Amino acid sequence: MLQIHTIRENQELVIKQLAVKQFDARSLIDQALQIDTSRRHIQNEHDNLLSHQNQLAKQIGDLYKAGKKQEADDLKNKSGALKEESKALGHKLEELEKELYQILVKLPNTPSVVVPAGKTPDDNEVVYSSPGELPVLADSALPHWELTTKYDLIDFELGVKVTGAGFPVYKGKGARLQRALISFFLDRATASGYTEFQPPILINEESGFGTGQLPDKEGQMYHVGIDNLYLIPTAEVPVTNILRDEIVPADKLPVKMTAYTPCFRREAGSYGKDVRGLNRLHQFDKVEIVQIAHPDHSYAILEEMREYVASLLHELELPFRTLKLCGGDMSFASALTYDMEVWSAAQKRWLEVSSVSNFESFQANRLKLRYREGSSKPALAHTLNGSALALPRIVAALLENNQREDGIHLPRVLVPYTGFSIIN
RNA sequence: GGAGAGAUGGCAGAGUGGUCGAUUGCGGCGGUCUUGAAAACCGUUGAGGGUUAAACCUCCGGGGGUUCGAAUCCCUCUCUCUCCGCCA
Repeated sequence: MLQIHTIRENQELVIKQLAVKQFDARSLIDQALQIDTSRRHIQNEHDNLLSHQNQLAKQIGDLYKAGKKQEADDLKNKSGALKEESKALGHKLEELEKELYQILVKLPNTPSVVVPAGKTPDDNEVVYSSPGELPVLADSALPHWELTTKYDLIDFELGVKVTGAGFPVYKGKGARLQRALISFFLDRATASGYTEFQPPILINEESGFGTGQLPDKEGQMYHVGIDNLYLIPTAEVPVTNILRDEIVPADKLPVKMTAYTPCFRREAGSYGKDVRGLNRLHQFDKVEIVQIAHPDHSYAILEEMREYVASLLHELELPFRTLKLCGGDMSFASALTYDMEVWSAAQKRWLEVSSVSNFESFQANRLKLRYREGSSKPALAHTLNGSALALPRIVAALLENNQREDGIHLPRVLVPYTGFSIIN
């Protein structure tokens, strides 16, 4: 959520920036500023009334002590009238605040100045491609959903029986590969200075609100109605919320956190080739990295995170490219996002495996996540996160790209984790 | 699930109707002393709104009520702790 004072002070700039996200903000911002003006006006009136009442209350107390009952009773009547008036103003103030809030939550985050203009994924800017030609497989090459059956790694039908579509059952070497990747990713993250967390995978409403899943994306999360809890769609939610309502000393920044969790997404409305096999699931595993940063350093940190994720893909020997998302393809909350896409040689398409974003203070505003420089006033911190990495599509690419006559050859770095180098 | 107790500032912990935004201790920050540090002593130290800056207003788990006046009284919700029951 943008801060009203940012909008107040940079009205035209905000409108211009939001246009890059293909969002016409002018009328919303006009409304917001109008409400803000009357809000401040009424608040002032309200405060003066309350101040007056406070003074009267003190006088009444003093008069009683002095035994001047008659005078005190006179003032009581006066104060009673003021109370009616201030109550009405108080309600009006509440209404205005709600109205203002309803508008503010509709405004997306302003994109960074380096975000390319553009409307569709075709307008994203390729900022990196791993060296070498894209691998070309024999005509007999199989897509991963056939490989997983051939080598008995994943049973999609069994998942349907136990739970439903999109809940695969990993078996044998397939299960071991999952565990290996999780360990590998966590080891690399902790070696890079991230502190490992094991957060709850159910979150309450406040947390869902803090990172922006609620109220808008409520339908995307599984909801445990009886206790009013939500299954997390990403570790970003519980991990970022660790610092909700906190004021972090500036010298403790950046805070670097990582967590492995299963992720749950209802994915209502998905269909077709996008959901085949591991391409889109209701439950999947992911290691997430999160940083809470000083505003002066958040963009340098974003680059550091981008390079970190790239290093993982290099180690896994997967061909990939990095995209800087254009305004039209960015998420609501992000100020700058890099997507990493891995080449799936059998499907002959790019698969998104990571998304690394700087949210600037957009999330922090809702989270009330602040930092303090010395003894100065607290200010909103910047939040960043990225997948490092999501497993299913990595597994898909590993299986497809590395299939040979004699089986699937795993990249060397995984062997210590899997205990085997070939799946056959 | 049953019974009881509680929720106050970074932490601990006072405060049961009238300058209480809140005693005190610890912690933090600044200073004196010291070659330096520790100790001791002195000072300072919550957040939000509002203002050019002030004034001023709000906040003692959330919401509502009583009262001229509420951290203090009443209602309600949530959460935490203790004991019992159940249990990986």
